[in-house]
Amino acid sequence: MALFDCTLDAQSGHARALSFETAHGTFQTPMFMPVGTSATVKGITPDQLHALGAQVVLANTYHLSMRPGAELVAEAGGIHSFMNYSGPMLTDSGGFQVFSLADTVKLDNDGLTFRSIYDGAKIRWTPEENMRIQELIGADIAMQLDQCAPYPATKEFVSSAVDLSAKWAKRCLVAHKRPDQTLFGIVQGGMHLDLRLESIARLRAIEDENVSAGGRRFGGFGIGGYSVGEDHEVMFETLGQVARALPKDRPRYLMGVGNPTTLVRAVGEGVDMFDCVLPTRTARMGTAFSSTGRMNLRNAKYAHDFTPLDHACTCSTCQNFTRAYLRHLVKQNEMLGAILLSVHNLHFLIDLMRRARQAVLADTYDEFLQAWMNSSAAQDY
RNA sequence: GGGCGUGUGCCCGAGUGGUUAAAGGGGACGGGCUGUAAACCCGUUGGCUUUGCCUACCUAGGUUCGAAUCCUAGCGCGCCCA
Repeated sequence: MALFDCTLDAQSGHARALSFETAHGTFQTPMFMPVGTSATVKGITPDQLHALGAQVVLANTYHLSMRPGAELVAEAGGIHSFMNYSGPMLTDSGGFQVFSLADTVKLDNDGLTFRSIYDGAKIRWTPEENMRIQELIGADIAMQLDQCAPYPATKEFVSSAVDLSAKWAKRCLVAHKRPDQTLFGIVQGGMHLDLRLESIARLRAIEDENVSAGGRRFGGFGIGGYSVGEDHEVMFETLGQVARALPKDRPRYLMGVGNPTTLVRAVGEGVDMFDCVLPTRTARMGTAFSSTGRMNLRNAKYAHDFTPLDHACTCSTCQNFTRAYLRHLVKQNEMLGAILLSVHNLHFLIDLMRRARQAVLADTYDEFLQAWMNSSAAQDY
């Protein structure tokens, strides 16, 4: 396989199993990607990530560009070398952070200006500058700079975000040069199907134009702007149509979604990749995913429970520690509690997607989906 | 034995006459977390027949319209003197 080749290994209903080639190995979908914003999946070593079967690990352009700085990461030999993770990596553009963190973001025709949350410094990003930074960081996949509309928002506003994101998509694609890195475009459009389809049409036109000019196409497509506060079912009113309007031959990445049931359903709608802080953040806060639903380890009912966290789980946490001990660690705010629950929660989602892939390969995805939806866990997520 | 000080809700601790069922911490209990400024945030924490009532700031008396707050005695604790 050539770099960034994507093969469709199998399809079951709308669910897909892809293999995607990167300079740091092939990843296989459906897949959950752990988030390592600041060049670390909080509390988890690279060895643990490999042991968990993590494939792609995320990092964040906004945070890394300010601390320690993209140039420093490049000086270290790139993000893989810097954090000693040898597998595929992806950087989010940081557009999401710019709009969600900064008090004031000034948009103009050329780019955006905002203040760093770290030191208040005035920062100016154009799509070209963002590409320069992501190339310096050097993940295998870069994400285009985009604007994620909040929810609720007027349709006019969402439409303007689609327009701006498309304009930036073009400039990112034209500016992006690093040969061992691919760029994903991002679909916006909120909960409006017509805007979503417009967003996709524009992305496809942009890459067609770029390819005609001798440039590259998008390596895959992010589906952004969901899971931003809307009611849980609202996303599924349009997600399937949006996913399937995207090219069949490349990955579809639903950004920022990590609820187990949502993952299983979204795969059934044709989504391939997911990332979310949910497993690691909730782990640090004392909550575990399990085959029977969410478990809040702070709850008194686990104080004398010397059984494994999840009887159905094969992760190292469940093989070696009891609920009572994990509760103790969480209650005492011991860092090991956050680590062990992070390992477990990551395993839970990574393994869930691994099993989803097996179901696709066996062409039994519908049964897999139904079994999940009928499980006690599904009621809880 | 004497002197001085002190005693508040599960714990620490603020409060020195009225709007105090009693600040603030901690603990306990529960909830939240979705392209990570989060080992974080929020709620509850005397009882009940809960738009109100009862019991409460060591104990017992007292002063006062009214006391956790003032007075007396006792008990506990701390320091100093003998």
